[in-house]
Amino acid sequence: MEKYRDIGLKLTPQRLAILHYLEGNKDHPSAESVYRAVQKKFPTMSLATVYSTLSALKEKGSLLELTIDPDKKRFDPETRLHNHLICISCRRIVDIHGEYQLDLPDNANHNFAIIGSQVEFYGFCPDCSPKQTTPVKEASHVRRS
Amino acid sequence: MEKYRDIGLKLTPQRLAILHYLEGNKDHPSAESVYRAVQKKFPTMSLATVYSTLSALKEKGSLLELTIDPDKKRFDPETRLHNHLICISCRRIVDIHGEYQLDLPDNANHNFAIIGSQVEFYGFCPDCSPKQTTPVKEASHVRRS
DNA sequence: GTTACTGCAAAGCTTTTGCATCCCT
DNA sequence: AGGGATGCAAAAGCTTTGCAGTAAC
Repeated sequence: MEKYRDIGLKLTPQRLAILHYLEGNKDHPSAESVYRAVQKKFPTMSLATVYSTLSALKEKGSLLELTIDPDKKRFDPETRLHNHLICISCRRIVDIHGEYQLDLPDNANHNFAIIGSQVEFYGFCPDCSPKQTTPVKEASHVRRS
Repeated sequence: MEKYRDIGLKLTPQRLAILHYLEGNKDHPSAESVYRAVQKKFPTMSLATVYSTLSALKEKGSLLELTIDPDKKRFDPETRLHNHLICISCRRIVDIHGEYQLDLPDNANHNFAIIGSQVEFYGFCPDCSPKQTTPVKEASHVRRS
């Protein structure tokens, strides 16, 4: 937890609890999820404190804010560039660590200064058996359970 | 507008106004944007009607709900699979129509039944001169304005 | 004539803000 | 000590819902 002091954050017990919960967390939790988890060990914890801490961490570059869930923000302690696999039924989000070297053709960059890219794969997770929403071509071989 | 009757929606004047605004629209408008635009021609229009119409169109598969903007939902009348270029300063969203055939290694699909993928490119649009937030390597040659 | 849509208001969520108190450094 | 963090409550967006009146089919 040294590194958090180094980036200029006061290490309060509340923050340590949040940091501990986030450490290595692969659930891409929402603010509410962080709150519920941390509150168990720390009953006086306030939701506003969670938001303020998440915001501070984001500001310092130690946390990623994901815009993957239409209903709320999700957070990811893994700040290295990576991609996601999203269950369109239960909204489970899984990290994908394969790198995709995607280049935008020069004539398609619309004069943007491009900084990075992110890939989102959509599908049904093993717990959400594929309901035939849209006829899926080419995906049947991946189908499972 | 025939196709909308065909999918089982009543064609009210309000809906026609919304459909007309969305037709070919490349702005990826929010519900509020649709409301403001349509209200000009249709002062009695209610925001709830906009939400309900957008929701109905989404339901019918004639509209995509984008989860690209952290603050609100954006909508896209282009329902064919495509990718986006996003300005991290002004949140402008531009369509990218190049196809990327992205395959997830079999050992990385986490037993998901994958339906599709979407790529998001991030950067600064021409109107938002790159402010040095993060040192950007390799992007300077694209820089402009 | 039915059924579904509209518009208004109210409510529901997520997220932000103000402010007095507290506590890390 | 001082400045930032906490916690509570209130407020601010965005979105949904309930319902009476109305219009499309």
